[in-house]
Amino acid sequence: MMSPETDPKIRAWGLLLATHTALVERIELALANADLPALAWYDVLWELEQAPERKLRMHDLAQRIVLSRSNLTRLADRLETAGLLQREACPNDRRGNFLLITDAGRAMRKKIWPVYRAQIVALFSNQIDDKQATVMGDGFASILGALNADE
Amino acid sequence: MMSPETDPKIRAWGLLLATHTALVERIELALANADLPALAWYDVLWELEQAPERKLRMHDLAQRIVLSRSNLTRLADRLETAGLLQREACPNDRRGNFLLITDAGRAMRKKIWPVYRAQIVALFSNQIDDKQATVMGDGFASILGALNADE
DNA sequence: AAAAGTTAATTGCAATTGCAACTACTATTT
DNA sequence: AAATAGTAGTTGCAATTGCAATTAACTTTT
Repeated sequence: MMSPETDPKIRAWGLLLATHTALVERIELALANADLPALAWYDVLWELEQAPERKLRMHDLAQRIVLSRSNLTRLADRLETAGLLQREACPNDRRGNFLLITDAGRAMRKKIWPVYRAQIVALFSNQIDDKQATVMGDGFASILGALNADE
Repeated sequence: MMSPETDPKIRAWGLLLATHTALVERIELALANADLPALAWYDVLWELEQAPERKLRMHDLAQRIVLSRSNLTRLADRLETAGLLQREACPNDRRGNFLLITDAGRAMRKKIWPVYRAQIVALFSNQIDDKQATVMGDGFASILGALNADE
């Protein structure tokens, strides 16, 4: 499934890839079937909703959701067109823009979540126990920590 | 990072997404820097190399690597143009095509692997221990098993 | 064995993505 | 304070992707 080796870590990586692809495909399908926007939109809405003041600098958001800047420009365009967020000029730095989630944006996030959550539960949560989940979560957290540490 | 909840499983899912995106971005970068083709090409080459006779029906391959069929048609076009695989008519089913990895394809896979592997080790393997890896791997395997079971 | 239904692969087209400029501004150096 | 370097965001363009429709061949039903 991956390589000419049987290292448990290599195995885990290969299965991580396969799991990710398969679950994301299913989740996107469920969202589309419910006439809801894609996962990427949810991520943006969620980050903005979490942020202090419900707004974030674009480049800041781009980093959090690991998206290229150009990509975020256009993703933001779409969300803005849909009325789910607004651009707002940044007073300190005239190059910059904040993205600010609108009420419609918050409502949309709330509407997406149960559908998304149901998929996570059915496909992911129900197949593992809390202990496994914790081990996984901790492992991912170390990996992400190391990644952000070295640069 | 994900939702208004603190269930360890929901947390794990969110971290899985973040980890996946970040690592794939890094790996693709490393491959591009080494003038090597992308991960998707590796997957195709690997599956073909593993397969009995070193060939696979397209729709069979599409399922394994979770890729839409139309997508695979064009991915195969590119690999074929690059001389890494060949299409071969299927004797039983005249609709079908086998994809057959060429010697150049095998050589390319061998060339990609050390670069890919180095990234997996640095970014993933080095951050977790064998026990964690095994728990993760088993968890992913159950999830994938459940997915394939229900349909 | 003809008709209706499936499946394999491809294609056209629209949407998304990524990369490399480009513009506008801020920060640093001299 | 001028010159240089760096950063934020956008845009053009080419490559990739996904969806729906198409073609060709196989399978099941009647």
